[in-house]
Amino acid sequence: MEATLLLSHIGRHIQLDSEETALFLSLLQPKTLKRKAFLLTQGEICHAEHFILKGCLRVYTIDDNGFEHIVMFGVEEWWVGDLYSFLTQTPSQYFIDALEDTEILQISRQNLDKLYQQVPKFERFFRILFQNAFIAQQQRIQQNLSNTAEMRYQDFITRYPQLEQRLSQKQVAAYLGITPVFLSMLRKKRTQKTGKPSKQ
Amino acid sequence: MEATLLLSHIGRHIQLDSEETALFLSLLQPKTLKRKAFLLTQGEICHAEHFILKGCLRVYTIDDNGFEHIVMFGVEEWWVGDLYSFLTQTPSQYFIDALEDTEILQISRQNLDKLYQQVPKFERFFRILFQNAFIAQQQRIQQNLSNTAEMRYQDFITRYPQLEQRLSQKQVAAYLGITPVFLSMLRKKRTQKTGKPSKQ
DNA sequence: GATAAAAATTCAACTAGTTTAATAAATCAA
DNA sequence: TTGATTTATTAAACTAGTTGAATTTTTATC
Repeated sequence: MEATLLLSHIGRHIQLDSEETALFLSLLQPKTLKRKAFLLTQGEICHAEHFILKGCLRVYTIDDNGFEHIVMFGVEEWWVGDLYSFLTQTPSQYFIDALEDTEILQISRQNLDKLYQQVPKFERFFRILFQNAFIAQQQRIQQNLSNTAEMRYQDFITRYPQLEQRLSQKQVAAYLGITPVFLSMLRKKRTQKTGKPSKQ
Repeated sequence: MEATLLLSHIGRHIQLDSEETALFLSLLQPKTLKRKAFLLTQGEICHAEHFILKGCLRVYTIDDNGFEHIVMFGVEEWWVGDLYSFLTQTPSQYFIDALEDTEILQISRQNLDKLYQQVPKFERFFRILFQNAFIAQQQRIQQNLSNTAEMRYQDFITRYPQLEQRLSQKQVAAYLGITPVFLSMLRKKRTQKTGKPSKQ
């Protein structure tokens, strides 16, 4: 199992000795997903948190009219899952699937509990992780309240320029909360203004 | 200082002995705010996290056109603050003010750091707190993507029935991301349909 | 309790974003 | 490579939500 990326990610916030590292690694399970494979579907219970080593996932819902709404993307060094389902062991509202062939490391609910007990430093690690995720989400909420779709698109491509290259426009639209048709219009307008096509 | 509410709130997630309790209390500072008083204004650095003992606060931005957008409300047993400003010690984008006379307990950045060092159990406490806040925010994002204004209003009043009683419609509108005029139209429509006025 | 100020309502004109549908372009599977 | 499927584009009709402006109701203040 190639966990170097995860260990360096964790090392940014807490320091583990070799024994703690070994224990931690023993609690992880690797998994690979082919493009379009599902990690979780609506109605299932989410049994693990997933750290992405390579690839790209999306977390989304499908509403009553069949429209997809993307709640978050996950790329390398992100954690994804349905935290609510994971914690309460109730059926998830979300789908999670792979937009590219993807490699992850999973930690199950039981193993995470064990980890918190045996290496309390991980409480700190996840405290910081959730803290940062909370801040990022609050900014997204604030932007959704304040900005037009055009501004949100502009912000998205400046904030995640490399991510946009990996996504279809349909997916970007489902994340921004607009239709693909309207995103296409925004892009046309932008190209005409700046003379710069957004993708080549 | 009347900290019973805060101690019981914390006792829901971690158990403190009397020494730890004493230390924790020594790191807190009480504060009272008159209605309309500011706890934080845009451009200031947020120096503390605030636990609400009594009253109601709102966290909001004012956009370039002068419109207010409410990112969150805080009532009894909620923590409020600008976490990003607090952690990075940079100027805040947010205003926080009191919608009612309000009593809070504050913990400063330095004291919180000290608390984490001396009582690591608080890492766990705040890990759980941010985890829950993250889930709530993700649900809000998902709803904002999926639902019309009418559905969001319906959801707001069923989710926070007691809170709505304490707010003006203008504030509810600023939280939902719609104009007060449109909210008024939604309420009229609702009253006509259900025959039930939302407030008496 | 009178007066001023803020909040809520109503209506009509408007616009940001949607819908439908048809076509073109890109991606996928064999 | 081809045909099939998905994605992106364009245009026209449409609608959810906004804007502005006038009126009423509620709340605050002295």
